[in-house]
Amino acid sequence: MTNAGQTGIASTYAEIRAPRYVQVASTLRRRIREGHWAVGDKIATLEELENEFSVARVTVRQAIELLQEEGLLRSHQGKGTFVMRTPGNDRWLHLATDWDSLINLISANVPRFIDVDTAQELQIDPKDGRPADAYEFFRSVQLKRNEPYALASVHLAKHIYDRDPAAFRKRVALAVIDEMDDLEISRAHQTLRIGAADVETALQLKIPLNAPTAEAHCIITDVDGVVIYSGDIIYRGDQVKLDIELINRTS
Amino acid sequence: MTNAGQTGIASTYAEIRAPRYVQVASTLRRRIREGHWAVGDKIATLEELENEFSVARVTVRQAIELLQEEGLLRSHQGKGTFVMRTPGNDRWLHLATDWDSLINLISANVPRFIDVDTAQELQIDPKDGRPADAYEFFRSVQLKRNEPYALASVHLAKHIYDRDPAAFRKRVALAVIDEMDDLEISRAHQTLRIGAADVETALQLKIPLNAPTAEAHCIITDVDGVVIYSGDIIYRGDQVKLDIELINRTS
DNA sequence: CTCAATTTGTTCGTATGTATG
DNA sequence: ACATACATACGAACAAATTGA
Repeated sequence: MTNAGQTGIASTYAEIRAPRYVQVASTLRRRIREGHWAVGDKIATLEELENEFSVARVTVRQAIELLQEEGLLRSHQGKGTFVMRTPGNDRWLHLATDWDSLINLISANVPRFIDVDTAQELQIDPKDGRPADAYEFFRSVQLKRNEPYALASVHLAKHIYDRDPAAFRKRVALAVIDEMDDLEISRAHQTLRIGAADVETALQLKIPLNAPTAEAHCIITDVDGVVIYSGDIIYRGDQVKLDIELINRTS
Repeated sequence: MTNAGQTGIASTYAEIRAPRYVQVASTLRRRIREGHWAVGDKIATLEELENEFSVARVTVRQAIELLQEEGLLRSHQGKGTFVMRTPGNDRWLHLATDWDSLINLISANVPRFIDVDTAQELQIDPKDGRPADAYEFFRSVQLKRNEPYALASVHLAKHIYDRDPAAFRKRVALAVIDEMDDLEISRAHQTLRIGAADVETALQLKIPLNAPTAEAHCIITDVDGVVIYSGDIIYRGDQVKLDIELINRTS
């Protein structure tokens, strides 16, 4: 309940390039998610919100209308505006920090492949390995409960792809690779960054433009130091959770 | 690359609440980042972009102006528009995935403590441990090169705090804990989620409202299963990077 | 029951931003 | 550069519903 912010939305508008009512809605949505206002609670009045964000009454109303359309809020004349439900997210996708759980996580996924006219260029950091002669490029949307949760752009070494093209066109590449028992992997490395959804990502994942995302970059090299797989996977930021054991002496 | 022919940006406007020139800019930014156009390349002409995105010439120009302000593009009358640099950030803060590197990362930090009027409530998931009798609550901004990069909200068990109040009021709590040789830690666990900066976070970290953030929740329990430390640390999303070794048979 | 305070709902005029052709 | 249209945003005033003294 500490609205200490004097500056409000107004001063940030230049940087964010999104309508103010969208920004206000975004902040209110967060407060609901974090339990600042619980379900059933009456949220701050229009006047309070006007002052806090330094916007006009109509702008606050537009933001609240947006959240009413999402079913998060409900306004009643003379009474106030109340929280109907949280922007539900108790269903986290636990990102993997080791190979087996990564495979376990994705092997059941059925990707929906997207047609691409021009392959994305592959840039390989020399410290990650040497490039293979040729690559196949795929792009796919990963679904869970019929909802998109990640957008994958994958470069797969052609000599690996040629071993079972049908499988690679139907299933998640990593799962197919994992099942190739004679294929020796020397290193599989993943880096995770945080980004914001661009237009295509936003559309494919059905999230707002500039919504936070987790961008995983996964590189797999064989015993000769050749990069056989390079994947950029963009996850919805609102569904991703990472568990890290720093110390565990309980077991 | 994208849905080149038919729809363009126009039909997506209703779905994505952002000005079209921002959307076009977002798509162009992505192409530069992904190497569709390399540094030094001439990008598509205004006419080509008009047609591809089905927007007016002026709208494409606005998008390009935005990217010129970011220093990604430069237009030359009669020649075309060229890529100056790629969007990425090269100053990453590598988040830790084990205790020693976590301590190593933060022990040199000098936190700037923030006065708080009301202590944040501490809720402990039973599976994480039992609560201590009492806690001290701190909030601080972590600085690097004199720039804020994280906002920490920490609950520290009072009986630990009382062992060296002066240290805990001056240094990073985890570093002080690490140096207490007689203190037995049974488990230190961290979960990482992705969020967006609310007004207070944005102000403290000097980032735009709703800019992406990494939210780390760190729990430390002693040998009796009592939670002695619970910290919520919000990092700037644009500076955080996580390295995960899935498989490494090279060493 | 009435009155006043509170709170959302509505409207007007104006200004600026966005987008087209 | 111009004419046009629509979206966004402001401030202010007023209307309508609700609540409690």
